[in-house]
Amino acid sequence: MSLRNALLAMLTSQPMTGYDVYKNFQTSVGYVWHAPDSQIYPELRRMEQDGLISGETVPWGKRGTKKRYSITDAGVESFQEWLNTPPEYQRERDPVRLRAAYLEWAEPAASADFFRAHIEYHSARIADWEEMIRTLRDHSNPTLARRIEGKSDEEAERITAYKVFAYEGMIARAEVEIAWAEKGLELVERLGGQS
Amino acid sequence: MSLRNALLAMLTSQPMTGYDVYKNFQTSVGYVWHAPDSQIYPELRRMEQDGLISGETVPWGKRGTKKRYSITDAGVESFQEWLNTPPEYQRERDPVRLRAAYLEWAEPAASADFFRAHIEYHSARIADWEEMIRTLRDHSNPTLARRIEGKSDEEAERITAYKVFAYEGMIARAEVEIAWAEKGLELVERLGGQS
DNA sequence: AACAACTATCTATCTCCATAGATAGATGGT
DNA sequence: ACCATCTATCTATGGAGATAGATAGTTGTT
Repeated sequence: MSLRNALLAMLTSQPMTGYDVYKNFQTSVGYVWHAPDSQIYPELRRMEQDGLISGETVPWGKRGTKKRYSITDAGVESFQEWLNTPPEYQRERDPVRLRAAYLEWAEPAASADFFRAHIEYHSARIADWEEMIRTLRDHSNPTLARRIEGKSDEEAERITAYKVFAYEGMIARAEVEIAWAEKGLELVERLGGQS
Repeated sequence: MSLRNALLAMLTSQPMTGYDVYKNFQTSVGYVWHAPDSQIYPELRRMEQDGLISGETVPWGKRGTKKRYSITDAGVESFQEWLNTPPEYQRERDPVRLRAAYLEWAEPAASADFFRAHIEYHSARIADWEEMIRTLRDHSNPTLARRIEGKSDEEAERITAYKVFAYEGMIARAEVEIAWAEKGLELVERLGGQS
């Protein structure tokens, strides 16, 4: 059900077409939640049927059309209900830790590559999120700009703060992953792999 | 494909029935990788068909039987190949961060509950993993005991070290989650929710 | 006028996983 | 002898997501 709420979250800032949403999921919001277009379009249709959003067909160029969705009151209510409901946690399922637990079966060189890839991946994510935080802080982020338009400074600050805080959480976790992987590199060097 | 490799990992310690695996997934290994029995039994059958494991029917009580699977050479090879292959990362999809980013829409009390639940959840996991590390370190963990049986002290130490290291990684990440949620509680107190 | 690149949307297939529920024998205690 | 509980395995359904590919109109560039 998170996809549905991610879509509602986006539509609280402004009406959007499925394509707009798809683009946002590839960039900005995609750094927290990703979805392919083949999941987005059908879900938007279902949400319209459920009355959470309403779509209007608007012209695009000469012959083309596109469908723009706006969140309804029922949609806002549903979104808030989700936010006010305690979260459910999935069982643990961590492929990286699973591998790490059995590195005595791996080749030391491959193990080292594995940890280096881990560091690289998370470093790249940190760079993405830091850039995101920068555009939130200076309000150059277009989605945020539309969201805080007409709001008081105090309210704008609050809206921004929660988003920055979410990304800071992602960064903090990624930093721990990097530190762990660096310890992993030392461990591999000390212990080696199969013997 | 991680389920398959989690099963292979378990079977490198000793032959097991589907039920044995299921039980382990609920406790020890389940703290890193979880799977329900309805996923385990069919997967074991498929793995047998693929020649990664071989099953033999053994008696159980007077009339009952059970099927015990042993990993084959092909299975070990496949498992090692997985370990030696660079990991693939899923796109980010973090329901907790998604919610956090939009807490300006939530009620402050619900937001605080949300962060407290987050802290509680991860504290419980840390307790599980610390207990796990304890049983690994003192070799009272039965699966580990069977795994290092007959191995040299040096090799036993290496096998243990990787497992401890994996759980330490889980703990480190959970600790960051808790620290983040505590910052979240402060933020909610300072900023509040909907206005 | 041709063509690449982008906007906009849709369908199909497949794997993974969650959830629920069914069956049947075994074991241990009252 | 009865009953609860555990061991052992299986099937069915449905949602979520990955991947691939199809269609069609638009815009900008040689």
